[in-house]
Amino acid sequence: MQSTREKIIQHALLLFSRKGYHTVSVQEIAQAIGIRAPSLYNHFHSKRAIFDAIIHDTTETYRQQAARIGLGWQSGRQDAQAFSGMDEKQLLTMVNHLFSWFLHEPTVSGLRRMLTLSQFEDRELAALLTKLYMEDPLHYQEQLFAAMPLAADSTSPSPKALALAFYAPIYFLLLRCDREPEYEDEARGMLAEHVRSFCMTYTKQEE
Amino acid sequence: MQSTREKIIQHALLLFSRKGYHTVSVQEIAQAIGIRAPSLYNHFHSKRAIFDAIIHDTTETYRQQAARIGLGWQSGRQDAQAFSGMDEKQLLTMVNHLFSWFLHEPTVSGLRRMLTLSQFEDRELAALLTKLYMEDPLHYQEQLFAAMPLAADSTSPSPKALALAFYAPIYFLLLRCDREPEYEDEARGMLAEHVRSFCMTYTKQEE
DNA sequence: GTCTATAAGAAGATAGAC
DNA sequence: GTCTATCTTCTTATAGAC
Repeated sequence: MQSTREKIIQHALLLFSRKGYHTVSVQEIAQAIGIRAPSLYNHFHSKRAIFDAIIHDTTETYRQQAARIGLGWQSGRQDAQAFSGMDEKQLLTMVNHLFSWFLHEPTVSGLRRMLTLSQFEDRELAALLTKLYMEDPLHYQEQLFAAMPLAADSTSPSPKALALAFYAPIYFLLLRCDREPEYEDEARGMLAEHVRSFCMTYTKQEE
Repeated sequence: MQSTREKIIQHALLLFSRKGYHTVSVQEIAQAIGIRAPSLYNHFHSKRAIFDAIIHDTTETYRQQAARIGLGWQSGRQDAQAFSGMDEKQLLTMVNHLFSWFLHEPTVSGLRRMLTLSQFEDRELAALLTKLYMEDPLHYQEQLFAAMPLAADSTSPSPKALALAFYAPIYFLLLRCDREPEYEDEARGMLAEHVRSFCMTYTKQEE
């Protein structure tokens, strides 16, 4: 059974991520879980405390899921061998899974959307958004490319540039789906084409 | 001399784009231009009307500037010849200009940030954000690549995939600079590396 | 076109009964 | 731990003098 505190966190995350912190009233949050507004204050001492708790809890959930999913952002080097043996189809499957997780997992998607709406008001939240959805994935992929054979020759792009070239289009399509859910089908198609052309461009010349 | 109406639009855009619509009070807007809150209602019949006027006016300004800057999003095909004669250095200069315009021009950057903060509340605004900062640039570049010689061979990526591969990293770096202005120097470096590796990858094999 | 005064409502938060 | 009643402050917006 879910505690009232957990219910508050869950519903407030959904509301904040859709309408923004200031647009959502405490009454609205209370209504969503079937209690009256003043009862919220038995669990949090202020509206802001709910927001802060969401940040704390969901960031933790994000990290745990990321680690479990195998996309432990820390282990890029160890994963490189597995990746270098991958063909295009396997890579696309992996990218599609990452995409689904980012886009549809309530916590991960809600956190990103909530941070998106607060990014210009608070430097810390801006930094968190950058870290979780830009730096960590980029750094992971940079390690991957650094350890893969194709990066060996000196005329080809650096692992950092490769990581950006690979991840930025994925993130780009994700952002668009965030605000236009019906675009997902087309985004999946472009995702496939992106992976295909990326593989063709950067793995063909292995001899 | 700037009219009061124009002053309101300008200052409200700045405030809305930094703090979000609901966080900014009409009193705050009035204060910024040196009048009292009720005086605003001589120029707009409601707070929302200010927001709507901003959207209308700045979208118009965006289009005019885009056309003047030569990045008329409509003329991709005509520009293709000019581009196919470009070397890496010229292309980078152009990309840097686009980047500066998107990032620093008050209207263009303010509009993007304001739309970013409202994108989940209003489908129309979401569509506008997608159109101005995703579809239009992508479509322009797609036309460019379609008309350039390098796209002729059938095994290489489609113009659409090329446009995404070229533009998404630029947009990615832009979004990061939006919320972390001190990142701009590093972003410029990555931008240069991106253009360099893109040119190397896709223009070398011309014979 | 700006001002002061003020209305009318909604917001976050507290007190105290149950 | 939830409720009703209430407080205080802030918000958008209007009325009417100058």
